[in-house]
Amino acid sequence: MKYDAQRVEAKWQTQWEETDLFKVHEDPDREKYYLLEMFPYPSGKIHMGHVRNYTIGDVVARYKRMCGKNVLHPMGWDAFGLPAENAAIENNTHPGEWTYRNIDYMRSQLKRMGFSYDWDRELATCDPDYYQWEQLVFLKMYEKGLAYKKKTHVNWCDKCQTVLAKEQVENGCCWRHQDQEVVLKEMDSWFFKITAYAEEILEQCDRLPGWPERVLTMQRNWIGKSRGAIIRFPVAGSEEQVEVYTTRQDTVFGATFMCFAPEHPMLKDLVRGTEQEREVLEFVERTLKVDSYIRTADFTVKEGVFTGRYCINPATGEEIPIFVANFVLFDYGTGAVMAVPAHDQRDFDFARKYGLRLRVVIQPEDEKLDEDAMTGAYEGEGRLVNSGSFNGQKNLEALDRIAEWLESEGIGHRTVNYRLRDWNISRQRYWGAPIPIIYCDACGTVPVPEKDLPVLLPMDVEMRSHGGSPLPFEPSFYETACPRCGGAARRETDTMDTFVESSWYFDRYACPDYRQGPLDPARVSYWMPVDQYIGGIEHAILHLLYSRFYTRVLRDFGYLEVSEPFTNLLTQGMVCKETQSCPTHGYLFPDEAKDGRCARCGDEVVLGGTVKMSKSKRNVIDPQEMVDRYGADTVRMFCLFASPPERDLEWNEQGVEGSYRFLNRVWRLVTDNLDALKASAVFDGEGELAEPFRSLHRKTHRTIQKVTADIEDRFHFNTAVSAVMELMNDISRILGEGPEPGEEGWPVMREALEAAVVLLSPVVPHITEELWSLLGREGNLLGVPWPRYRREALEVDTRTVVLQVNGKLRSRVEVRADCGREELEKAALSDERVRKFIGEKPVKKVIVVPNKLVNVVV
RNA sequence: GCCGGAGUGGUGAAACUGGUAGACGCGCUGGACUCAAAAUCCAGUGGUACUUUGUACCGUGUCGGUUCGAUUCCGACCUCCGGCACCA
Repeated sequence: MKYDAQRVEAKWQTQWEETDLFKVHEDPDREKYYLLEMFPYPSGKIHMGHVRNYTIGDVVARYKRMCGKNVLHPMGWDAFGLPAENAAIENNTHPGEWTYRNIDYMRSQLKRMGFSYDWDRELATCDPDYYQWEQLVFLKMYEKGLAYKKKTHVNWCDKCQTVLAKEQVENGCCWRHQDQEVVLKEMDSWFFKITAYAEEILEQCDRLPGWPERVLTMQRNWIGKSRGAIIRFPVAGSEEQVEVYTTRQDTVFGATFMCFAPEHPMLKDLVRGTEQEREVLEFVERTLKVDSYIRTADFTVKEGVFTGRYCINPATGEEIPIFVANFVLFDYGTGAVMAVPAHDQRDFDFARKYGLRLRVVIQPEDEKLDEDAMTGAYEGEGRLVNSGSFNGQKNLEALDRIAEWLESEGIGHRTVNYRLRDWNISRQRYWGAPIPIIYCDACGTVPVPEKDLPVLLPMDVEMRSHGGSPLPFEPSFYETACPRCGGAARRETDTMDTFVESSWYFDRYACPDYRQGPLDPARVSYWMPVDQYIGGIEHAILHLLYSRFYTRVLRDFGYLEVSEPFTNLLTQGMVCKETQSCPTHGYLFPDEAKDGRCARCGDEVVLGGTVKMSKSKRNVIDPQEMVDRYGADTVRMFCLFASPPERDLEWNEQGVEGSYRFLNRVWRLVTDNLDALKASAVFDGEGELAEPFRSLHRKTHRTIQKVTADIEDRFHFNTAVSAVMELMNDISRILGEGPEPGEEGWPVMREALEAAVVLLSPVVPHITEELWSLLGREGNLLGVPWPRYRREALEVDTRTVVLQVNGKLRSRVEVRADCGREELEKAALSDERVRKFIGEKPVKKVIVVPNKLVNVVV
């Protein structure tokens, strides 16, 4: 009987579906386990990255289920987003139509992989049943001040008539219109006040032991907490004051000029009517034109312009000039900085460039700084000088004292600052959840009343061929009555960032059919938090941070009991492949290169590096093709076997062949011996066995032990699979060389083969179901309890002990397993080869590690 | 620049708390089966040297250190990958 993957997989997938095998219900009597993989964007078809991610998840889900847990393993679609709009314009269709078509196809692909999802919980974020709850939460956030509107600067493409995300700006131009310069436009945007939770989110980074350290580090850096002080500098000849944020208030006596961000709101008033006005405004305009990415890149030259105005250093009483500079960030701190050129390299460079003075306020212990001779800033520690009553104090100790003094003098105060900024959720896009707000000339900004939710995204719209949202051109959508006064009013036409949808989809999986509110308290409290979350490292910051924020918002509204959504996080590596290119035709798809030559021109193919699979590099393998050729089980197995999950996976066709070969071997070992196996019982562990069956029995239990530990403790499926391969090697060696197993041997054979089938079942669920049933077993493997190893079976009579002389391996001996220290030492010293290496030298010391080694030091 | 992570055969990788480096797979070499090929099976496979049975030496990015013993711990450096980066 030949292994026919297509037949076997179709058979069992049908059986699983017909018996609702993957359906899960809340059951308070059983321990729950919530396993989640990041849901995909329905871009068209699944790619290898999805396959790897979801295979890893499926193994864990199936394993936990066999361990007796009540496992929630859902799947859905991150279905809003810009690609749908672009595809719609390109193919002259509707984003919704395109999206749902993709979902249908990708769902069939996931089913073809044999993943154990409870499809009854499937959700798509573009469904009003989903996004209406987001609108409700928005209203509550608006009420609490957690959602607010403010002016902000955005990247704007005039041709698209829309805002561009950072990654859509290429060399300062629109990604779609290379000739269209992106402009920085001031625009009203809706924000979520994530900064209100910055401290809590940061603090709890220390209490997420199940997260990779590097993800936590990235989140901490992103939040970027710093302690410092706000200091107020009065503007000379004015009642106004300028606030600066500094972490170095110990150097305040050394501040000899001030720099403003170009966006600083005081700037225009400050220069009005001065000689410098024109120059400053020109500088501001020029600087703001450059997109913020370029402006803050390290290759951009620091420059600035004198404003013609001065402010007073409140510590020294001295007048210092005010500049506007391109490197000062408007949205960090206060948008203005005090410059201390003697002790900050950036300020130093700026001062030298514009001929500004320095004042040393920190003297190091071992050298004497001279303001005129300095070639760089001194950023180290030392004692304060030129600092009034603080002279002589160590600068680090003075940090606190100066802060106190600033507070007592009323010129400043201590503060904590975060790099994290509030989350801009406004998108001038069509394919997203509408923001439930109405603008009325009489009443201003009015939230849509709860009873009027959802604000449906209109489906009968004409997409605009040059891009941009059709909503502002759709009177049937935006024309409405003011809920307060009943007068004519206009709806908000911005939609929400799609990261909002992905910030709570995992909660909704617990109760996707709930209609009384966003979340069913009973079901959500049973399932949440997610026990294991699995996805790509590329979401380490934004998605995970937003989810942690939104979870807290839902908690504070009483919808959720948990603060942290994901207890354990596994970030899997990328799927990579080497690139191939031809001198004339550029990058080649794998099937465009035959035998090292370009299929089109016959030129020799140039092999490039092994990098992440991407369409642009054409180094992609379509999972569908692999499944058609080898079956889902082979693809799943290769994804797990080639490397541990957190590392990158290098796709290698010959490796896939290897996995396929192994499955064929397993198939043959069972089917070729089916009659003898079926006729035999399973060895029950009772009674003494003769070799080689005694060893095989031991190997079986060692394999159970190893596979269990590899999956349970560290998700190292590659070594788990290796262990089963070793067991199979032992089995075939015995069958090939040994005597006919006979009455004693077959039960042990059956035990070994059945263990292999069960242990492999989370990895390759179809072939194992078939073999299980061929072996005469009833029911699905998911219902079989995960095997436990028997301690007695692991026991051995003898062990190999390594003998070393001066730490070098010289010999080995077989000793009884319970051999004592003295006996071991004696055995080592009497070993012929050990004695040869000891020679005439006196033995200084003997180190004995029972069951492991003896090291003789001479 | 700062913060993470990683460097092991021809190759993907193992070695879980310092104790036999290279499990398992791929590739390669030789053999069996076959008219032949494919498939399958068996054996070998880190390097160098030799007296080629075997034995010795070297070997986990580099250089040092701790230790009876280091891929594992410590210090310095090099390379690669990821993140952040004029953050005041």
